[in-house]
Amino acid sequence: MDHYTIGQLARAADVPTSTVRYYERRGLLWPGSRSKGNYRIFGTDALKRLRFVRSAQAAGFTLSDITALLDFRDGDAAPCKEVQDLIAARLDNVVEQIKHFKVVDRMLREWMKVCREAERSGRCGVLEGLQSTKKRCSKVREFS
Amino acid sequence: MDHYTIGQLARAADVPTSTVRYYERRGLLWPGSRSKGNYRIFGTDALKRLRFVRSAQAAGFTLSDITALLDFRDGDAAPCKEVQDLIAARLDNVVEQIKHFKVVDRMLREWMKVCREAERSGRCGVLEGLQSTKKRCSKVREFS
DNA sequence: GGAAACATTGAACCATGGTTCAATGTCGTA
DNA sequence: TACGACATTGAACCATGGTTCAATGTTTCC
Repeated sequence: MDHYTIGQLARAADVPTSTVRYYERRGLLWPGSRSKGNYRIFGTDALKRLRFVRSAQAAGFTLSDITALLDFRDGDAAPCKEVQDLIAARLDNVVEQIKHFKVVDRMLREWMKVCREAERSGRCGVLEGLQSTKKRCSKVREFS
Repeated sequence: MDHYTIGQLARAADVPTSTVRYYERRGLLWPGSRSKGNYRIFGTDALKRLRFVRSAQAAGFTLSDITALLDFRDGDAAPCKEVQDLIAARLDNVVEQIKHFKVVDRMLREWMKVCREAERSGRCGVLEGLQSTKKRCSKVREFS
């Protein structure tokens, strides 16, 4: 199979057709041609692009970033610097997120503990617990 | 200081006043009273709630979850089960996110490597690189 | 040939978490 | 008492990443 209608493309990438059209509106993707009846005809390149978009989204790139990445590729220059900058920025963010989530993980476990302790004494210590946890877990405030 | 105008409250919690009003619209927060001139007057309880909201947001709870948490607290029952369920759900998600981000981290480093290698050979290997990386990093697809 | 499945378009709508605006009113300080 | 800073309201707007709709046209398969 080397060409696809929108539905076939969508199924091949496990994406709703509405999303494919949306991506086309955003300029991430285009059909190579149209059928006699004006149906979009996509090539395998479009499938590659679509899969790339989904992978990059999974990596946390915004559609604007992804547009930039694909535009770089489409140009004849090879702006590796720009691409690497985007990847590096994403990587920094991911590293930060991991740190953040680790703090949150500890915080939630602490909240859980406080909640369970309060439970035994008949009170519900949620808000109180959160307040007292705040000191130990204050790092969480450094992150949005 | 045991009561605040909206601006004072906002500054105390480092939040825009517009956000405080938004939270009030969402039912997360209310002024204890109004001044003669109809200004909101918040007590320290409101400051606590506001800080709780921000902490909980930092932990990834949605405003709906936070509303639920605060409503639980406001009721006279102590529905520790429900609270613990919310926290547990959040915790599961955080654990999953950490896993996900670790995969993404590896993926991005791989992309970076591919990009640098392609650079040396004069090509820009972004999309190609991403495609070939896909196999090794396919786990990333399991996460939205 | 006709029904079912699939596709077309533009426009409107959705959720989330807010921000901005305009027109008006109030407070504190000099 | 006047000025600037601060507050009020409802409504509209924003970004992100889509989904849904209605009215219509095309393909495919029996």
